[in-house]
Amino acid sequence: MAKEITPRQQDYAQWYQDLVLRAGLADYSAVRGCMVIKPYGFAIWERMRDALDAMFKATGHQNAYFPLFIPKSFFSKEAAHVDGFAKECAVVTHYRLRTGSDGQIEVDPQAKLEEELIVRPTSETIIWNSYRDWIQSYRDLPLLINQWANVVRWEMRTRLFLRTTEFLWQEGHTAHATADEALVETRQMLDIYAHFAEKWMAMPVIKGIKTEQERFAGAVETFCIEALMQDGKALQAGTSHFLGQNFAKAFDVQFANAQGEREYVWATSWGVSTRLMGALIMAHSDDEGLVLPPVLAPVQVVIVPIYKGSDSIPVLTEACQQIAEECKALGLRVELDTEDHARPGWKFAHHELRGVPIRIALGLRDLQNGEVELARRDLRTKTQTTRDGLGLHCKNLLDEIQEEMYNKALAFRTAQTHRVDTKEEFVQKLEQGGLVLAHWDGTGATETAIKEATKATIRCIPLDAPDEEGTCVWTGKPSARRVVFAKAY
RNA sequence: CGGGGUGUAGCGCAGUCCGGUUAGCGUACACGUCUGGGGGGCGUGUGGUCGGAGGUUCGAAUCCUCUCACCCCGACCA
Repeated sequence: MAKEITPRQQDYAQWYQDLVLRAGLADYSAVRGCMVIKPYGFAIWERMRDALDAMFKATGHQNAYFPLFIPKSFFSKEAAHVDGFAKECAVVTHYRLRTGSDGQIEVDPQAKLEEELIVRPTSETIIWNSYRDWIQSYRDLPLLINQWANVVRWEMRTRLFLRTTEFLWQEGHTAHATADEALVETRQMLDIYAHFAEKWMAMPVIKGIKTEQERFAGAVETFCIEALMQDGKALQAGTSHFLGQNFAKAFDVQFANAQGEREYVWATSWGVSTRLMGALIMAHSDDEGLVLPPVLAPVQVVIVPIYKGSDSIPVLTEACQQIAEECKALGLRVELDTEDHARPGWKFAHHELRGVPIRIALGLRDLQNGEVELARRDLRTKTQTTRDGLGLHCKNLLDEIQEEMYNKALAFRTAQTHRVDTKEEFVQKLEQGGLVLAHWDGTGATETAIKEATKATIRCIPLDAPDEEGTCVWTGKPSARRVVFAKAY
């Protein structure tokens, strides 16, 4: 087990990388840009997945699975969509290997595919090709489907969890009879993402609309949730798209309405990915390691006995087991660390690295006094706590930690959010990092100019942005409301 | 795709400039022992195609040529 993590202040990117590797969340693999998600990291992802999945089901969605491979011709059917993804697609051209004359394995040139297959970067096309057959009448609508899958986008530059060539995600694809209904769906899923981010991940997000430049390829409107990381950079944590009738027209998906007239259906798609893992890490963790919100932590309470001589082992182990049982009975996820080969100090550091919210240490002295030492990961505080009612105390404390982690993150964001009205201040605040609320004249040209000059982009036009007359911070032209600028991941 | 960096034990590194016994150090691992309230001490031990190929040489981790891989930074993106 490696010891040191690079401090955040010294090198934030290195800190992130150290943390992911040393906390055992993920590892590099033999394939460039592709990561191995290790058991502990996957346990966190599973908890995210299960929570989201339950919310999707509760709102009437069903899971299904569509192929990994997409015929190349499908891509060309929606022009904007092709443009958006063409540059990062992996393509399957052959289906067989053979042993060459030099004894080496090589691609069999005889086994060339008639039509090449694209490894899905997203599944709109293959799914809408099926929807054409599934939808005939308004009675078939709405069609509410989600899939959990892997996708591949051949990125130039990758970072563990934040951007990898292959990643895991869910993608919802729905079809509706009216534009209004599809828009309601788009907004509903955005709300679910925001709710998940705030209540499960303890990470405040801004709900907003993307500008035309930042919009999903093929969407009419892209909604998003944006979060602020500790280094002052923004991170898009989830997107929900209103696709209009773009894919219905591209794949000729029509339905008969109640009057017997044929209409194109209206579509949405929405997704979050393993990128959320990166967001979770960068929202809360510190120089000692991960800090996990209790509802997502695979282990919520870890119990460490402090042995003193071999005689103490059975008695302390038993006392710890009782605490573990008490916690389990209350539905807490608890781990009893009775490994004899590691010393307490090592265990403390180890569980802190992994972000376990509560640590209970119990030695002979505590046993005599009817106490335990209880440590909070988020604040790194230790308090002597009475043994009586310890399970319930932990349960309540976990709720408190969840709440306080959110409040802390919110306070950080508030402190790092600046309203600016002059160009000088705008540039200066963007340089410092954080979110900048400023007026924008609404043109792509200005957006591009700002990006080139400052490297910051418009993260979103917040849904709750009040109407406020002003002038564009860059051009001085009139503006109706403020938008969120930031440097982003 | 440009710029930079790194490949030597599971991990982190030294040695390379200036070629020379059996390639070291830390950590991890195994065993023993003393231990145990913040990443333990002592002892013993296991573990290496020095990224790969070719060349120079009496002799290559070290020099030369080619090559592969990965990481970081930038442009593109979730």
